[in-house]
Amino acid sequence: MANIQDVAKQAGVSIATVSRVLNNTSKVSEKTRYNVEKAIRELNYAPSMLGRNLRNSESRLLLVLIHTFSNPYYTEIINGIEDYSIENNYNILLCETDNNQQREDIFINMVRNKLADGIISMNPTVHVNKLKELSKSHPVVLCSDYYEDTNIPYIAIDNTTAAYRAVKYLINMGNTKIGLINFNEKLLYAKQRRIGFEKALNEYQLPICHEWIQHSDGLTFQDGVETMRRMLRSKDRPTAIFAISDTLAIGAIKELHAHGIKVPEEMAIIGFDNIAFSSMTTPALTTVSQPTYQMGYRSAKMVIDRIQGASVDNVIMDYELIIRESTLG
Amino acid sequence: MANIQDVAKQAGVSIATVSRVLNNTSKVSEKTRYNVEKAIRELNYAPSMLGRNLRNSESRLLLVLIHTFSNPYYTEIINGIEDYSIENNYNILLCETDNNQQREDIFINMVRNKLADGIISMNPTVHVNKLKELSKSHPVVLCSDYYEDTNIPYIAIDNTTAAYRAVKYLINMGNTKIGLINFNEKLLYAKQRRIGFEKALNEYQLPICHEWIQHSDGLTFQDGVETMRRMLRSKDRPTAIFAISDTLAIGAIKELHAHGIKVPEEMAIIGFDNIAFSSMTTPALTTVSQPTYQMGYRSAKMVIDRIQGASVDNVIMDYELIIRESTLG
DNA sequence: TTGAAAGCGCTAACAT
DNA sequence: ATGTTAGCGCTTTCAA
Repeated sequence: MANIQDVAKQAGVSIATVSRVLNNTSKVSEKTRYNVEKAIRELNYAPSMLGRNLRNSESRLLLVLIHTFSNPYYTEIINGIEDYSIENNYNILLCETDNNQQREDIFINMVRNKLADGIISMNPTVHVNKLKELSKSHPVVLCSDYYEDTNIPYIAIDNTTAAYRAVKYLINMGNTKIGLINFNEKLLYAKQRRIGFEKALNEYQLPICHEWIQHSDGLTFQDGVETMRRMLRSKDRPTAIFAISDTLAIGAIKELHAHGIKVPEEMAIIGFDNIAFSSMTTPALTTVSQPTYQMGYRSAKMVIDRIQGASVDNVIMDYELIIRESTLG
Repeated sequence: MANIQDVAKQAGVSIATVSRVLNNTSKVSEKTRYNVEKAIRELNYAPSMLGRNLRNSESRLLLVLIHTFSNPYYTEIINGIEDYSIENNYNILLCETDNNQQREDIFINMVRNKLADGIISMNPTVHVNKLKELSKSHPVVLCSDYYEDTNIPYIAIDNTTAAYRAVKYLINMGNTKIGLINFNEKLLYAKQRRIGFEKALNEYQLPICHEWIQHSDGLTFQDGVETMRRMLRSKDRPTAIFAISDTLAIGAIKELHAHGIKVPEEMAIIGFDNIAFSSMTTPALTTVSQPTYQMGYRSAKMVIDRIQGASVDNVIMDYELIIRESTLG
């Protein structure tokens, strides 16, 4: 592959001049420019980003940490991140950590190694201390899940209130026996949504039955199936369920169908996230929609701002309750 | 951020020695190694990949071209690519092209620019000539969709036979009026699956009714809904449908439900891809499963082999018919 | 076992 | 308007 030297020689100019026409950085005569461009074409030359980035000490690469691609919740966030990044001449490196500490370390080190300029983490299980440490010297932003008591900037919704509203809606629909399908509360959003759930029940002086609060081991459809299976073991059965994520809610509906239990007639279900599938289930799923694309877009803006030395503030976004068939009993 | 010079100075050695302990590349005395490692720790040093890569003229980055993250078909392929890559010390850059030629160009140029060492393309709409051109000088591999008459190595399944088998299964279940939900045939796999479909019908001397062959504009759930809506306009209705992808099949089922048409009793449906969601629908979807993880894993092996100068052969993988409820009428 | 020095491909300050 | 040159951070000969 030709390099800048080859082009310079072929065009009969210095490498500085080639660099100038490449970057349009100062005046070059029409004739010289023409010659250089001709040489570039003839040699099929493309400038090495490695050389350029080393010289400029930037990589224009953003790391996006994510637990797994399999969760469709992330799809639109990533689209948002990608759009803002491309608009600003950055590329993104999607890093799936699989909850694997070693992988997390690799990716975190890529920033220290100058292979990436900043990190957007959507990976709640990441080793928090390492990220906090990194954040002191490098741009880091948290998207959609965050940690309390760190100084890492984040963008998220008010999970507590969103859950509170969702459950309140179930109550207003006439439900008094309401269950919760939750996930591990080491995730802040899980904890917050549980608090919102309890707040609504307390406000209406409804009982919080422990058999109706089930914790899932994961966030796949199958986890939803299994969690609902456990829930159905209790003698008495709730008439409505708030599931902390759409994938769990959809799995839960599948299991209810398997038991011949009608949704929403016998049990109403509300999910969280408004993933693409959620409108395709039968019945279509009522859910809480987060502005995922915007969250991605703005989180990309946040890291890039930080890369460029600006300071950024935390952002709380709005959410929306999307009412579909699964609660219209 | 400290660099190799700082470490050398702090440890009282030359930068060459620091590089040696970093890469374990030749003998270093116990004492020197200790001093260097101490300095590294004290300075919180991490080697710059930019410098290293420039020097080694490699980036250890793989580009994965994909039309959109939104299609869950890709999830497991990406997991496979990622696993093999990480095992072999490569990272992957997921590039969403959105059918945007400009974006495709950017990504293709990244390889020419030495920012990436190779490309795995799963993006059927990519500008074929550019990719073919690139493939002459750089490692490129096609995964799951490919082009005829190019010399770019690929890994895929035998789409024609897979479709043939799927439709034959519908026939054996007693269906004689079979429809097709297809996608744009500029995609080779769409064409191949249509050919397989026709082959089965011809073999059993069943009619190919043009009103029962509908082409979708896209591959989202909503596209499936709309395509089925069009299909239902015909006076006579097929008793079974072969849909070229699960997302389309699932959208189609949704539309059938909306019309009160029972699946599979009144219409059987078979999809293609076995995406995670396909077992969660009601009824669960019968589909053709591709070994997506393996396809990803092996395509990563193929590019990396090419990067290392080996020549690689095309690979045809096996598929499997997964029978679920949507055809058990 | 270690160090000096060249060079990977590029940009930018300085000189002309 | 163009050329010369230093240097980004690293690896790897070659010498000692």
